[in-house]
Amino acid sequence: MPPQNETKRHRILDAARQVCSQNGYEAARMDDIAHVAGVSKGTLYNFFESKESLLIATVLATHEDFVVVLPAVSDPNLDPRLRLEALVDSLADGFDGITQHIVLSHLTWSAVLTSPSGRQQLLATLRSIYSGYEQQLQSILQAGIESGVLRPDIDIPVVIANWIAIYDGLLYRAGFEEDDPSPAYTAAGVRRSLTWLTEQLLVADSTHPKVELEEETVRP
Amino acid sequence: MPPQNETKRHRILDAARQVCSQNGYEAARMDDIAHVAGVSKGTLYNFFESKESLLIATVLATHEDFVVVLPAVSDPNLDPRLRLEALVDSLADGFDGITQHIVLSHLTWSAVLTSPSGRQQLLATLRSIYSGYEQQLQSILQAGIESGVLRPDIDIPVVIANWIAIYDGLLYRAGFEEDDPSPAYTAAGVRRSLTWLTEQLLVADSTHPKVELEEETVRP
Amino acid sequence: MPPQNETKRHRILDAARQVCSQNGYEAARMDDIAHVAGVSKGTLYNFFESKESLLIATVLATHEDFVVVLPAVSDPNLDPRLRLEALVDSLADGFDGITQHIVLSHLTWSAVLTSPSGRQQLLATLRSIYSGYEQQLQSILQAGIESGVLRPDIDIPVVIANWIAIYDGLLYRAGFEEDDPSPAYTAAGVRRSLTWLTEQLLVADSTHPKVELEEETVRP
Amino acid sequence: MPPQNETKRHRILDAARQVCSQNGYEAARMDDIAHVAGVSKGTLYNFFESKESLLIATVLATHEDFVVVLPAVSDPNLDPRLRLEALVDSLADGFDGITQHIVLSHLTWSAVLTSPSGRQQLLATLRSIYSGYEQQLQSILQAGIESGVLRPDIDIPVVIANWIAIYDGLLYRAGFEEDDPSPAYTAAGVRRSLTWLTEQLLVADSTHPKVELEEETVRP
DNA sequence: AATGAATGAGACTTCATTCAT
DNA sequence: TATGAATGAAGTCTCATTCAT
Repeated sequence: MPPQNETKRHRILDAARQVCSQNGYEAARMDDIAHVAGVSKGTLYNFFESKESLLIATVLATHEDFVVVLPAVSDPNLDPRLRLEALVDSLADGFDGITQHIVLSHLTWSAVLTSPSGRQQLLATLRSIYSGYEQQLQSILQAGIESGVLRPDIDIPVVIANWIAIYDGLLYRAGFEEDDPSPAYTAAGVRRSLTWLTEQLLVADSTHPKVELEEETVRP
Repeated sequence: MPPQNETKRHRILDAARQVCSQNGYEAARMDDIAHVAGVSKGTLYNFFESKESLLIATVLATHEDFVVVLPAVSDPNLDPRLRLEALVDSLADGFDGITQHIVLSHLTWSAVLTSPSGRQQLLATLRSIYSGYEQQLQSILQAGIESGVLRPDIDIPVVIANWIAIYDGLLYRAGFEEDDPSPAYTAAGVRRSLTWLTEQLLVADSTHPKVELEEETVRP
Repeated sequence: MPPQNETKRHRILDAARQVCSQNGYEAARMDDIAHVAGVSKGTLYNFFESKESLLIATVLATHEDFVVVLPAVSDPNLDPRLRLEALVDSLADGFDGITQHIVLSHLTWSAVLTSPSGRQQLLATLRSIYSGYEQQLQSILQAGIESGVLRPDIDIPVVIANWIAIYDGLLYRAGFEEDDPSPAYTAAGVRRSLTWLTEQLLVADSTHPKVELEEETVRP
Repeated sequence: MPPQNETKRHRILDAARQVCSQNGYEAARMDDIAHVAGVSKGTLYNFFESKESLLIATVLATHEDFVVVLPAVSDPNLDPRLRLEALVDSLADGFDGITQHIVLSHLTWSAVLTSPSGRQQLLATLRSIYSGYEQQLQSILQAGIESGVLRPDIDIPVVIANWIAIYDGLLYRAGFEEDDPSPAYTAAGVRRSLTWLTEQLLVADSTHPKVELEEETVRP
């Protein structure tokens, strides 16, 4: 497939994402997508078999776009606390496109409900994305416990589940608070929530040390 | 409005919920809803202005059905730890109708995206439901701190946000794990996750007491 | 099905026949058929599943319309020569709607080629119609031989096949001569051709008696 | 026009015939024809103005392919009975490609119905083909009567019309019996039917002589 | 108040034809 | 001259909504 085509395919996927974001999948008309992509309706069908398959491709591509991993997160030589911080940063920074996330979720469910084949494809992709996050967390927590930075009695599966649930939950909720978001459902809120979770994991030198600042001052 | 009509209205709303659950709002046909409700298509329009307004009414009614409050949770005279436990129980027990929750969420977004007027109504309802949970948590946490059962340095807004986010996040995720759910995304998982959260809030008599059993027996 | 509906169904079938006759099945638009039938497009689909099934129903109905049997043909008490004459008359008289026959044939093949299920239905109907003619001829010829009016050495299957083939062949050919038909491909031509065939079957009293007039005068 | 082009034109016509045979003219896509012909879609338009003109050219070419004349049939020095036999043989032998004949007929009507201009061209071609057969028969019958082999009272136009009608009618009918043809609608059936017709034309030496074998042996 | 046949706007999709390469 | 990606007109079919009964 020549690069020209790849570009055009991207244009179509972007257009589809954009148009679907307005009013959802069903309300998106192929005419509109073609118009936004700057191609004709027929060209849409040269790249995608049907509206449904265009939707699925759009959802898959969008999910992949949202997956960002900082090198710092996966570097096993770094202090686990720094790696957790980096992960928090990464997640908080990605929290900006809230609406897109929510619409994406809606589109995903449209696809899952509409297309039996799309369902398998999408669920597999989602599990793979989640699995990536879980493995990263697992590796950091394990390293943290072994290095004595994190409490040895941590119930790793529960902490992982909660970490991800907090992120998803805030994202989900943010969708409904879009018009006038409370501070909890913003990038800053994500940072605060996950930082709080991180604090619960640290070994209690003093009763409850703050991760962020004290670590520098403690070492004289 | 005679009870006969109220019954029929209910039948229609139930039918709408049921039909929408299959393939989403757009795929639900008024014919099908009428058929399932056991009325004619015309009757649908005697009760609801349009398909859109039927959707909104359905979503609102369903949301209200999901709101359950245990007396134990709101009783200010009980031990705050017991009240938190009761809340965990209530939430975990309600986790069974996962699919319905997810579909409800999808329908809600269909409505929000479809209807500019419905948007306000729905968001207001959702905020009010969330607000109820938040106030309950607030009251419990406050009472817990004042009574010395919970740690005095708790950042109440963050804990509330996380509590709700964990629940929503697990619910959200469970939707994608429906086919073969991992233990984290079941009623038991909810119980474990929220219990873990609760444990982080307790005053540390011993290093990390388990809430459930030790509290009654430890104090002589 | 109330009579009102039956009427409307007929109107639709007539409209379909009419519109298809102009330019064939593929060129016929559902919009046009609806317009000609005086109903809306949606109503078409209340009566027929698809354009294809409307076509098949149209072809079947038209075939049935063309089947005409005179009582005289099947009356076993009549002189077989009279019965053959009556059959010739019936076939010749039905030769008027030539164009319709040809277009019908074309439509039939459209249906046979297009729809695997329609194929079976149509071929079965055609066989049944042909079978009716064949049985009638068989009965007349048999009676004719037994009564000594027809030659005893007639090869009945061959004569039947030829009788029907002559009719079909003239019909087929007439379609291509429509603009300026030679006398052979008109009702009169059919009469002449089949009469000739009949003459070959008669017992040779004199060398080759004419069936039509002489039969009355021969019996003194 | 270099032979290369002529070859390519042939390939296209063959491909068109083949593709049209599957599902009729309307269902044949230019893409498919190009693919089967092994050329690009653009090339199709270098050889034919439009799909319609390609259809007409295809039908004309196919009709010409079907026209076969045996030298024996037209040789005026042969015994007219032998010439009739030869014609029967020729027609019966050509009866094998039944399906093709039927599809050809269907295509012809597609063309006639579709293209007002093609209509004249096609009908002219058909008349010319038929005319050739008619003249051959005319010449044979005339010779037969003059030489005393055939009955002097033959109504030549009627016999010609019937001869051709029998052939066309059997062909037409065979199309509908394709799945499970009765013996009447096969090459053998054609032979039997036309032989029967021939027998009716012979001068009655004995009451009803068989053409094939007896003619040579009976006369001492 | 209830019914459901009729309506027709609007969506998806196909495919003959064009034209830049 | 050959190619095949792009085009967009046109057709089928769906389904929310209406309204006569």
